[in-house]
Amino acid sequence: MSNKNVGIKDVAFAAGVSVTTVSHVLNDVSYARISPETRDKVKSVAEQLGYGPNRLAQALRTQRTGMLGLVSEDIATTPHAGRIILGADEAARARGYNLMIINTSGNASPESREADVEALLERRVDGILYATMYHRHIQVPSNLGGVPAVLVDAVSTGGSVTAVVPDEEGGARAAVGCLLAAGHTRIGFLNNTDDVPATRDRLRGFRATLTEAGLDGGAAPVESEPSEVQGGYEAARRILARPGRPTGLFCYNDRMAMGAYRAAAELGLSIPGDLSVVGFDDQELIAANLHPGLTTVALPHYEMGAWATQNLIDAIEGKADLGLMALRPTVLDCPVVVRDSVAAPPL
Amino acid sequence: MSNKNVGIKDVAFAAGVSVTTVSHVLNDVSYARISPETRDKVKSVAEQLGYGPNRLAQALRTQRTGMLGLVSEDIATTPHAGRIILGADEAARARGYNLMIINTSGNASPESREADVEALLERRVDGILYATMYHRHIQVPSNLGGVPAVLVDAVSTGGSVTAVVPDEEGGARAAVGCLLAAGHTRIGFLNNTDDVPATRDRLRGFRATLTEAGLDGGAAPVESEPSEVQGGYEAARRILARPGRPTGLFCYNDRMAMGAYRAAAELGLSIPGDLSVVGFDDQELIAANLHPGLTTVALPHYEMGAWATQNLIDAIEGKADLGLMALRPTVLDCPVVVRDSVAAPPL
DNA sequence: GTTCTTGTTGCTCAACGGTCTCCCACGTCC
DNA sequence: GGACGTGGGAGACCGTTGAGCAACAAGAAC
Repeated sequence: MSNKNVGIKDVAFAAGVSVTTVSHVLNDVSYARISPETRDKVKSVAEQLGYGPNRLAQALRTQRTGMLGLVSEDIATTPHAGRIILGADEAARARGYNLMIINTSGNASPESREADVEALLERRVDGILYATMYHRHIQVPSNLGGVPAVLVDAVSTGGSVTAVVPDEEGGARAAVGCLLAAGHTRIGFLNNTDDVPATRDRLRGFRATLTEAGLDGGAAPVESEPSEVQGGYEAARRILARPGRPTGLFCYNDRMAMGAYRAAAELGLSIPGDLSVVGFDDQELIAANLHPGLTTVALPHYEMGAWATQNLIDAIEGKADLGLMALRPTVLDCPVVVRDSVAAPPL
Repeated sequence: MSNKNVGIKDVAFAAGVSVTTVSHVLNDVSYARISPETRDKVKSVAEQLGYGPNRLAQALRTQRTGMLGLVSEDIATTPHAGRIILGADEAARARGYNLMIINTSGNASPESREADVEALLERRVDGILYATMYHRHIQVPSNLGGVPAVLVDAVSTGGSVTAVVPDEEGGARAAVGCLLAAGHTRIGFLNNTDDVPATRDRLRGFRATLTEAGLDGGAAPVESEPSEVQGGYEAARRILARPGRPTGLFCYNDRMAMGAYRAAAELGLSIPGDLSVVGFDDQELIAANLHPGLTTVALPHYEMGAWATQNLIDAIEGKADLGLMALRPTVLDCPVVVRDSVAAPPL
């Protein structure tokens, strides 16, 4: 079935030709002039010997490994990393590349991060994907400069590395738009307390969308808590206790929305009858399994992984210029995933 | 900071010695007799040139890549794959190896699976980890035989490949034991309908533990549904409607437990006051975020990944014999993770 | 004093398994 | 009988490793 220890010279010997010829035939070298008979002979012999090229040797000679390094943070703690990996893997395979993955911790030291990149460099990967587990600004390892590189879900503080991030503000706009379209006018936002791009951008999108709809975005109720279930619960309790209680809630993420569900249940508010809720992140385990299903905004992790990989490969193959792209991070859409948590406001 | 294109011969030239000497010094070759001065010279030159070995060339020469292939199913759909990857990555790095990851679909064709393994083989990985996304019996790709291999969360139908799987029955015993210890005597099981090892083994553990506790395990109530939230809900509705309603529920997984929570809420049963619930899988997103927190049984994905990797490396390095280990799959513990969903039964 | 040993220290050279740039041999055609 | 077309081979090279050898100095034997 497979290679093993048969090399190109075994094929050459068995076919009665030189290794050069075998190489030319198997690689379809354009300038090689070889008779059809010889070609067939070589191919069939290679096939039946189960010859498979030794990519190491190829790489050594051609200075191309066909491998992409992916350093990802906290692979196991969120499903996000998995989606990035999947997007990257599929895009890579489609173009004949493979992925070498290295896991790093969100709070790893700069030295350890450099060591991670170094390991990839020693293996002579053709390019590096550097992914964080949530959208943020990072200081890239200094040795990342050696090969083409793309940041996924992160932007470099120096701004000198090509990056792809989600359109946080656009996602927030879509979420609020969803509530607006259902007829809500009293809309609140359960925000995160961390000072990260998502916090700021989603808030901006929230207010702007309301304002553009003729409401007073600046005065719209916002409650902030740590972005976990408990925080969502507490923020929801507070926001729902306000006079002129909101009928629609936009939540920073699905976990906070989960907390809001509980708060609503405790207050005897039914979703979506009395209260409409929109989340963010589309963590399937939560969003799809809550009752009713949570309408939320999806983060394009798969797409970011794929986009980064495609452009990285383009750069490697000289079809694109990462330097140019590094000027502005590329922003990818956050589409709304409609489930059952939004309805018209109560009369 | 780093290598790039500086090779061993650049170091040799700069240090005024031969490449052999550099190689010997840098690899601490035991039988090489080289003066301390020369050693220092070489090391410092290498350091300041930012020399890093070319692992490709090393691998070509030594026939050892220091890379492990990991083919995993559906990386993005469950967090499980992430934990396996993490366990494998950490174990691999601890021993100087790196991981090449290939994603495959749970329902990929045998040909495509062989192609995945083939890709790994072409890159001359030293060994292969083959992981599935849930415990099951599989037909391993026929070309897997070429290198040392270990199955993770799966056993080969032929039984000829070393494998590591969770102790399903033990986990079920622990879960039921937990309920028993809290004083429950009327305990029900919400089982899965799929015919997989987990379904059978957990049921066996459930009944056996009850019987051993002096209860009638054979007659204990069991309701089966697809292992999703909705299935859990329905099975719970049925089991809670039975005469002599159970006060403790063991659920096939956390998703079904989530459904049970809803059923309980609808019936006005409070958890854990009126009903105690134990899940399985420890999907943090669910288990930790449900209210009250779900006591559940953890699947040792991280541990399986690490175990598989350590033993694979041992085999590669000749310190272990996979053939021997293949006789019986290794079974790893499923520990109970205690949260707040179990209490004494109502009076 | 010359030739042997014996130790030191480091170098030479052939792999590893490919790719790729010349180069060659042999027709054939005017 | 030179130019050209056709089919294919030789051999250097990619960056390392490792077995074996070479060079040299110091002490021993004659």
